[in-house]
Amino acid sequence: MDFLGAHDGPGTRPADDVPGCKERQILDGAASVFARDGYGGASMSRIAREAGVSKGTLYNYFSGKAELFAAYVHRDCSRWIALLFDDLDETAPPAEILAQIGRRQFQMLLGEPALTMYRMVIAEAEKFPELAETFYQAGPAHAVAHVAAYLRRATEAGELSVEDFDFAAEQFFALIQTHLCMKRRLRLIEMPSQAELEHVIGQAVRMFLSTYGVARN
Amino acid sequence: MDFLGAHDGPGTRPADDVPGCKERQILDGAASVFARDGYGGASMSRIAREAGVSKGTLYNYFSGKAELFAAYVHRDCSRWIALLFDDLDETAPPAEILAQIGRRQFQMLLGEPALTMYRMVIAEAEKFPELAETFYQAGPAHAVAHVAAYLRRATEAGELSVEDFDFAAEQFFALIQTHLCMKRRLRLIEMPSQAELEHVIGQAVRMFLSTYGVARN
Amino acid sequence: MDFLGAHDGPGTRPADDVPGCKERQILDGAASVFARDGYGGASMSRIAREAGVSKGTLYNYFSGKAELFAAYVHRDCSRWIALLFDDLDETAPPAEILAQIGRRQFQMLLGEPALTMYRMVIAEAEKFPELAETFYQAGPAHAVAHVAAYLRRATEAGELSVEDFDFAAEQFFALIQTHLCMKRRLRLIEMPSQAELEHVIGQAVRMFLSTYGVARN
Amino acid sequence: MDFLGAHDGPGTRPADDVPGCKERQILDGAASVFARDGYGGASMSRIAREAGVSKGTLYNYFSGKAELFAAYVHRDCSRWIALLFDDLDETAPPAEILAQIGRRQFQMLLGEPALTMYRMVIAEAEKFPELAETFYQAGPAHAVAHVAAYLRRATEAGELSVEDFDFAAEQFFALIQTHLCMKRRLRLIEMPSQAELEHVIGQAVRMFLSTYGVARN
DNA sequence: GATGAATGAGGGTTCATTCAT
DNA sequence: AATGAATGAACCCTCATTCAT
Repeated sequence: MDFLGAHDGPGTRPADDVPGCKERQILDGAASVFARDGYGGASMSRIAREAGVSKGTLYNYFSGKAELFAAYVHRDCSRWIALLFDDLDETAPPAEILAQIGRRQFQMLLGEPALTMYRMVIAEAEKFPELAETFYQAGPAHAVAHVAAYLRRATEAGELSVEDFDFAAEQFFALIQTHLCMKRRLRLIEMPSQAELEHVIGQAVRMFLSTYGVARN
Repeated sequence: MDFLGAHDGPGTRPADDVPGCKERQILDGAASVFARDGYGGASMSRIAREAGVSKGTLYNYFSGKAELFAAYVHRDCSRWIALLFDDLDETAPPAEILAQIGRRQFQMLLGEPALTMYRMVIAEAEKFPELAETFYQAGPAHAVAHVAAYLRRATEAGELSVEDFDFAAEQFFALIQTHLCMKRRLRLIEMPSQAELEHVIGQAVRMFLSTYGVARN
Repeated sequence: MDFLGAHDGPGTRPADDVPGCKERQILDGAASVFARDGYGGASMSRIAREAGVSKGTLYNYFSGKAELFAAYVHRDCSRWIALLFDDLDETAPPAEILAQIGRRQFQMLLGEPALTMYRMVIAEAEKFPELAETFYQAGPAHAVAHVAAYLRRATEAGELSVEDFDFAAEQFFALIQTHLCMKRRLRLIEMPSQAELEHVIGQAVRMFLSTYGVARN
Repeated sequence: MDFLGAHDGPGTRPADDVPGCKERQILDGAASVFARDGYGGASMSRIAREAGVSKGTLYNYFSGKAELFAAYVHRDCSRWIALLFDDLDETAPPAEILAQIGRRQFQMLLGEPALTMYRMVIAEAEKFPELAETFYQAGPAHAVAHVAAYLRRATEAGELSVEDFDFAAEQFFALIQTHLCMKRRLRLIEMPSQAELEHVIGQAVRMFLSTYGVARN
């Protein structure tokens, strides 16, 4: 298995379609079927149909359903993190930066891809422990590390007063994940309105700064 | 379907079972199989065997796998909430009460039954929307309502200064659900040590009170 | 697995057909398909069709293809031995008795059932060692034991002069299995004519007696 | 498999292969896979891998699996007979020569190559009748012809008294093939000890000579 | 009411064969 | 001549469900 490397499947072809297309095709098909039906509910036949390849081809690229599932999770886990921290304007005051981070986290957390992935790894954590680990590292752990790094910089700049950067970052993320998140994960609500999000974010920032902010005069 | 406490009427029978026994038997069997194998992975045969009844009997009591699953979720969702608030000593100061609530929530959240139910409901939320609702009401919503009620009483008693009781309660619960919870749900860790829990609880209470506490002099 | 016992499959039914019929039906279907296609070439679908049951029913009676194959071999191995020694007139002189035994062995050895079974167990001996053992015990070993017993009686009666009864019996059987047998096993010939058989038998008896006979004057 | 030490002919080539090599390569691969897995169990992929060529190349040289199998059997059947009669010292007395022939036949009959080929041809005799014929001619018929020729010479030399040379040769071979052979073919035993073999051979020679020997005085 | 034998569609997987490169 | 990616039929087996008893 070669999760993250760039091999193109069984030999690159300059053929009638984009090189390396088949593996992408398959993973795309797998993604849509797994996302819809879960691991157990997905059938290799459906994936093959969705991907527009034959069932046999699936097995030329992946040794079986489990490996295909793993490849799908590994590929898609790496996708949504980057956005969280691009172009963050660190000259702004902490309240604003934290709010910005909160906004982005909401976008990610509540978007279909992350919701789906969360559902899948939770459901299959027992069967695929290493996927749970991958998900955790690529998602929550990664995000916390970035925020912790910011908290350190801000503390060193005298803008915040944090001691345990990692824990404080976790706390900030926790404050974002109120029941809005829970309800969305349970598919009880659609994407909340911007106003609802801003309220949660505002309260999270307020509470966070009431503990970790520095006195302003 | 008769989710919550169906009974077959009064009157004991001399037979080897008690009235209403079959349904309980089936639900108990279903519980253990669904919990172990998930919805998709569970087979009606195994459930029948586990329950000690024939497959036919399953279909006499429940119209199919989906309904049996629903009945199981409905029944078991009602089980773990009560503990959260029994015997809470409300004469203690808020910090202590909140810590106590936090402790109990951890016990519930991280225990196998809740973890399992969470996993199942998340996994099947799309397929069984009404089960997600049941879970949400019986679990998170219920818990928040109780805490909100306490926050109201404490605020009215001048011990806290909360405005939006429900939202503050959600925030408190959120602060409890740091990555410890995430990791446990992903089966990446076993039950954390008491020390770890106390640390998370302590910090949650501290942050909560730094926002909602009243000055003590 | 219960190879030789008389259990009727999953519960005897007084139903619309003979009790215990399904298992027989399946084994008969299996016999004809295995005999035609071999173990590897036989498909459970074809067996089900041949037996007139559904594929699922096959698996209600036998846990899989291997067990079904084993059951078929075990059942059919026990069938052809009995004939070898029924109603043997032991008052006749050894030459005649041996010829009679030879005739019967030819009938069995060259008949379709034994040929088929021989082909199957040879083909699958590596995969199913216990079936090879079963075949050997039920067939060759059984036959030799009977002949050896006769040789002992005849020797004690002063009609023959054999020392190692088992070995001599093996030799007699060996003498029967000239290339006629080999060619039949290879499907190169149909059942040989009675004259051919008598010739082989006659020569076998002659050679056997030239070693183990007692002088007649 | 390379029984007899074939080599690629004279003349080294700078290239990685020699002319005509591919077909040999393929047949060698086919031999090892067919021998291990049987006809049905062998897969063209495995054969291609074992042979070190692509699957496509297989089909350039052989029109399909059946033909490849046939080619393999045809080629390998010719290999083991020669040894049977090389360097036979015909000046020795018949008893010794027959014993020597018996020894060599045992070595061949009970060796892996012949056992394997026997198994394969028996198993597929219905599907590949011409292979059975090939096997029979290359193996048993060939061997009998040689022994018959010897019996003729010995009879003409006055050392034996045989009338039907072919039939007598068959009888001699038959006497060698006691249950030792049967058990070995059924994989019930490993190669027997030399002592066991000598016993069978000795008794075979003794019985053979008691019929066909000439009185020595 | 309870049973469990019977069903047959569908599950994941393998493989002989083809054909564009 | 050689390749190996692609195919799709067929493989063994599972399972939710039905229904005669």
